[in-house]
Amino acid sequence: MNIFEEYIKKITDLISKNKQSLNLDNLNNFKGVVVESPPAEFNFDLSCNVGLLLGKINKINPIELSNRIKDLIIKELKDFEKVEIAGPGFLNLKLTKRSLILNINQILKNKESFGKKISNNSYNIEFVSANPTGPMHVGHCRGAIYGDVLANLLKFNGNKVVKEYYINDYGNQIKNFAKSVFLRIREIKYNEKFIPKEDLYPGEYIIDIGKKIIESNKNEKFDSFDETLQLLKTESLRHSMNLIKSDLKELGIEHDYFFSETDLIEKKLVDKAINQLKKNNYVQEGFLEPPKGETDKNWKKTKKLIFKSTLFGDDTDRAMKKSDGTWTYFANDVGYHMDKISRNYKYLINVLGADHTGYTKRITAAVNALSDNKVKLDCKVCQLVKLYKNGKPFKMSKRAGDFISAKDLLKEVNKDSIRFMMLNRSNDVEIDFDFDKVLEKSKDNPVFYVQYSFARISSIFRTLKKDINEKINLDLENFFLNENETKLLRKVFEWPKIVEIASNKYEPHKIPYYLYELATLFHSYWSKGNKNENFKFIEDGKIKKEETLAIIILVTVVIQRGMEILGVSLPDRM
RNA sequence: GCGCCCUUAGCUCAGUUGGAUAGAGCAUCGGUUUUCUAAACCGAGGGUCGUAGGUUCGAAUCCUUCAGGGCGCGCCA
Repeated sequence: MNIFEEYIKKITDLISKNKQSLNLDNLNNFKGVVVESPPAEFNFDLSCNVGLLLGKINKINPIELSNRIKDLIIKELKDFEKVEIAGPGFLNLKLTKRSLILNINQILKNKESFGKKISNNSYNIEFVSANPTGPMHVGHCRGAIYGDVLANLLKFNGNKVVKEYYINDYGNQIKNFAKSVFLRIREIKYNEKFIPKEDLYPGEYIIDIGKKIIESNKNEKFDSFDETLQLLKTESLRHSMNLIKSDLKELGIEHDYFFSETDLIEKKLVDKAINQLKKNNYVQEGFLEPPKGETDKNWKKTKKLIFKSTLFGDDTDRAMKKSDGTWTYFANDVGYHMDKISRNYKYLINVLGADHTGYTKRITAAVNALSDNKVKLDCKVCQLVKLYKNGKPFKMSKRAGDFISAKDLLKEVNKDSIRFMMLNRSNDVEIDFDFDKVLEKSKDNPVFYVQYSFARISSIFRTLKKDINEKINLDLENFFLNENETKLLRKVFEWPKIVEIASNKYEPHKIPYYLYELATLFHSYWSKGNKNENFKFIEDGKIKKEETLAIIILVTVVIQRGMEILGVSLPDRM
């Protein structure tokens, strides 16, 4: 149920039927024609640009054409009590009481599904995929929450969504991780001091992991690193994945599927993918140009196995095998994406951190090559979370072990505020995350503002001893909305469109912005009652007019749906 | 050198996929509470939408130039 779509259809159908009398040769399938909310100062419910667009392609003065359409609408459609031309040729439309009531009742009848745009596709969203060498830090939270809310949004619209996590449990970094744990174990057991070195992980959590491994392997002496490597790897991985999963859980996030890189190698999925690419000669022996960044004196031009990703829009071809014969990280990822493709998703989404920007083209190229351009992969890059502490920028680095973990953050700030804050910005821009400010539990936090509007509404229901499912009977004769109620209703009408755009463009940040605006309108209405008794909703324990209750219920419906999507709670008292 | 992202009010950012007089929050200044919850509301000031061109009825939005900031540019992961 989307009021804008409803009236686009009515208006364009009408124009199609009267194409000749309107003197229109070309309707161009009404491309670009929209119905939307006009700016508030015009005081209309809807506005339509059809006259502007059709005037242009039919060489008719847009105002003249709009006037003809206006006459037609007045004559044929009974939905509007007022139609006007404004500005360069917009049609502004005001709904009759009857249409307003119809639309309100429509939403009240379908509270749970209001705003859904059913699309029934299958999506795979890969997000977080933090290296399993330690707990999550603040920077990971952003992509985690973005991915989770995007999944909620797509599910809300009826799509099947799998939330996936790729565990990079293969390769050198895991070996270094295991080595760090080994050295910490030696430190604990034999008092050999741990000396931080470049490739080692210095973080304190390594000690905890070491202790746990000692505990569960009492007979092991840990004399030789090589001999205990396998044990250390699996145990350390298990512990650090548990750390990550518990962090995610505290943020309200649960993945559906964990995919292990080691599994990938063992099941030879990479070979399979590469062989398929070889069939089309997308993968061949060849030479690469020297890297363009800092000049590397050790670089030599050698023959190697390369993927011709430039055929699919990448900037340069990519190596698939290292000189020791093992696959590159990228080759593994190609294998992984082959597996995703074989699981029959229509859309793949990878949520990445800003430091992986340069990676998006090659993996998108690989998916196109593997699926013959049938599967669409979108890489969404979340820009940096810039951390400030004591006014100074805080550099986050796992290697340095000097990072603020998600757990540290969660200790101080509740998950609702973190989720709302991380989403209250487009993923394309950096977030300044002032740690001290967040610790202050600042009143300025927009999440409180939205929650508070709901708490106020809840208090109305309490006073009235009613709830959101109260049966509403709107009487056509006496139907009247005051200015505030009209504004709120028009805002409510926009909700389906916000959901649609947010999910089509993968821009969940539109939801918190919208909810904030809706809350503003409600707070404004509420406060009028403080100045003027006439604007109070309730008199002698009863609602003054049924319309007010209807509007309040609509606002509640939207706030609830919105906060469900965001994964933020809605206390009914604050 | 190349790629991606950003540049809008003093600060932090929105801007409905080309529309109407460019909007919020914070900060500043001034007001509102015998209350259905003041964690709120109302008002004021504040703009050459980085620059220079182009596309058209119409540009913050699309194309090109240049400038500034961020991230990245391996047989690492």
